[in-house]
Amino acid sequence: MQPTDNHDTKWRGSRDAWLDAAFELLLESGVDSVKILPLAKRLNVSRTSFYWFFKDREALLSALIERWREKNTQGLVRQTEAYAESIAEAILNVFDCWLDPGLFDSQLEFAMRSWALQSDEVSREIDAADEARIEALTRMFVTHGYDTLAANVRARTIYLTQIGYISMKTQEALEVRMRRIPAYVEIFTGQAPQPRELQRFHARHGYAPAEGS
Amino acid sequence: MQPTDNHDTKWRGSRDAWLDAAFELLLESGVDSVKILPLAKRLNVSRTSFYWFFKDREALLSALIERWREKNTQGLVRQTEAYAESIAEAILNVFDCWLDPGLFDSQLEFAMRSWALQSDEVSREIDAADEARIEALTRMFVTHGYDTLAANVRARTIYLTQIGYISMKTQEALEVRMRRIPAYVEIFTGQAPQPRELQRFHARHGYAPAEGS
DNA sequence: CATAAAATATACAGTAGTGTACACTATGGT
DNA sequence: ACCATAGTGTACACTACTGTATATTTTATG
Repeated sequence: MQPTDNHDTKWRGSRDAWLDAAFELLLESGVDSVKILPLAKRLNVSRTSFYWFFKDREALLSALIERWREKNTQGLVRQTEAYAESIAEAILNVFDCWLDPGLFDSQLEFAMRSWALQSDEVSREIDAADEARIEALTRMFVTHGYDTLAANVRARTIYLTQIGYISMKTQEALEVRMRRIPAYVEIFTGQAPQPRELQRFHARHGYAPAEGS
Repeated sequence: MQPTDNHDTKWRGSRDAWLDAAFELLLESGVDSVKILPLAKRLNVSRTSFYWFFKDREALLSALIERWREKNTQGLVRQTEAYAESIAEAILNVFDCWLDPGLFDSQLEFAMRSWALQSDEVSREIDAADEARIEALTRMFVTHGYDTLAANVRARTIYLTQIGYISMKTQEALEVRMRRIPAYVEIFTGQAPQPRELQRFHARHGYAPAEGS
C-alpha cells in the first residue's frame, strides 16, 4: 500500500521520477507550474499514478523544500569554514559556491525566493537560511581579524551581491566572471589577492587564463 | 462603449481601482494571484464588470508592466545623474532610492523578477532594465575618475547588493540601515564619506543620529 | 424627467486543474 | 505457475477560474 524505494525496477514511474520532474518545472517556471497534470504528461504516465507516491500536491512541494534546505545552506556554510591562510583565500573558497552548482544551486535558490512570495512556510525557511549564511560569513571575517560591525557589513555585501546575481539570473562566460574575481576580492576584503591564490582558484575551476596572466 | 477616465464619480469600480487592487495582489503574492475573480471579491463588484475596463486578463498584466517600467528604472537613473562633488556623495544620492519608495519600489521590483520566471516578455524587460541601470551606475563611477573595468565592477557590486537586499526582503529599522551606510560607502568607493555628506544624507531622510555623532 | 451612455449583474459555456474509487496489469518471490 | 502487491489507468465528482452574450441598473446631462 505504501510506496517503496524502487530504484532500478522496470516500472515507468517512481517517486524520484516525479520529484525530478517537479524540480525541473520549479526551476524553469516557478512553483505555480508544478502541477500534477503537466508533470504526468512529461512523464508519459497517467496523472493519477502520482497519488501512489505522494499523498497530494502538498506532499510533493514539501519534498522540494526539504531538498533545498539540505543542499544550499549546508553547501555555503561548509565553504566558509574551509581552511584559508588569508581572508582573500577564504573569500575565494566562498566563490567556489557560485561557480560549482554542486555546492550551491542558484536557480533553485531563486525559485525558492519567488515561491516565498506566496507561502509563509517557505518565507520562514528562507529567513532562517539567510541568517545562518550571513552568520557563517561574518564568523569567517571575524576569524581573519575584522571587528564585528565591519565583518557583518562585509558578510552582507558578499552575500547580497551573490543573491543579487542570482536574482538577475546573470549568464556569463567563465572567462568574464574570472576576470572580475580579483576586483571583487579587493572590494570585499580591502586587499588584493595573491597571484598564487588566484592560480589555485583558477586551477580548481578548470580555467586557464589567456596570454600574459 | 469604451471606458472613460472616471475620477471621482459615484461608480464603485474604475479602471484605477482594478489596477490598484491588482498591484496589491502582485506585491503580496505574485502574479499568479492576480486573478479577476479574487480581485472582484476584494472590490465587492461583480467579476464581469472587469471586462468593461480591460479586454482580458492579459491587458491588465500589460498595464502592470507598463507602470513598473516607468517608475523604477527612471527613478534610479535619475539619481545616478544627480549633482555630486565626490563619489561618496554620488553613492549617497543612489542610496536615496533604497530609502525612498517614491524613487524606487523594491517590492514591485521583486515581484517583477519572480514573474519573469514564467514570462519571456517580462524576462526581456528585466534584462533591459538591469543593463540600463548598471550602465548608468558605471557612467557615474567613470565621471568620478574610475577606469572602465573598475567602474563596471563597482557599479555591479552596488547594484547587485541592492537587488540582493530586495530578494531577501530585508525589513530593518532606519537606524540599523543608517549605521551601515558609512561602511557601505567605504566598500563601494574605497574611501570614507565626509561627515557633512553623511549629515546631508541623514537630514533628507529625516534621521537624527542618537548621541555623539 | 427622459434618455443615452456607463457601469454592473446574471446566466451560460468552457478549460484546467484537484482528488477519490475502483478496476486492471505487470513484477518478483516462492 | 501462482499470487500478493506495487504500480497504472478509467471514470467520476468537484473547484476555481476565464470569457461572452445579454439584461438590468445608475448616472450625468439636455
